[in-house]
Amino acid sequence: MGYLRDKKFLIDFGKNLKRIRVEKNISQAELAYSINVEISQISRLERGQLNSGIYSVFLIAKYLKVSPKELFDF
Amino acid sequence: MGYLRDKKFLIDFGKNLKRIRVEKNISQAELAYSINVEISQISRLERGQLNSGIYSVFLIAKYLKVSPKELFDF
DNA sequence: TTTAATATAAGCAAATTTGCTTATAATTAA
DNA sequence: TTAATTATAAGCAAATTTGCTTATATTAAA
Repeated sequence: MGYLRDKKFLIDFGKNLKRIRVEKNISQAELAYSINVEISQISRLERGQLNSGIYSVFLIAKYLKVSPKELFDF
Repeated sequence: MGYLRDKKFLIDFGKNLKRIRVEKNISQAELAYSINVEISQISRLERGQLNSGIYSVFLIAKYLKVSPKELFDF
C-alpha cells in the first residue's frame, strides 16, 4: 500500500465487515473457507491492512447474505 | 484473474460505474487524472476486465460525488 | 485455571493490479 | 468528410494482493 494512502476508509470498511460478520455469528475461518479465500486475507481486510479487490467483497457479501452495498454503508 | 472467476459481477460493476460517470459528464481521462490513477485502469475497470481494489472505488466514488454504495447498486 | 476456538501476525512465492507507454478504434464536433 | 476528443487495447516493470504456511495472542468455554 502506498504510504500516502488514507487508511481511514480501509479501516472503516474492515470494521463494518467485522461487525456484520460477527452479527451473523460467522467466524473468519468459516467465511474464508466458504468463499475460498485465506483466513489471513479476511483478518487483514477486517483490520484495514488490505485493499481487497471488489470481487472478494462480492463473494463475502454473498456468503454473509447482504448486498455489497451494505459493506460500504458506514 | 482466475479463470473460474465469475465475471458477471465485474462487468455489471463496470457498466454501473460508466453509467454514473457518463451521467455526470466526466471523461475517463478527467476521472483518472483527478484521482491519480491511470486511464487504462478506468477503462479496464469499466469493461469488467479488472478486479480493482476497494480503495480505488472509494476514490472514484468521491470524485463522482456519490457514495461507494451507489457504485454497487445494480 | 485449563482447554478449545478464534483471531492476529508475519514471511515467502505466485498471481494480479497498477503505472507507464504507445498505438488503434470509436465517437463527437466542426 | 475531416479533425478532435474520447475510449479501448496491449505490453512490460513495479507494486500489491493472494495463497500458503507456521506461530503467537486473544477470547470463550469447560
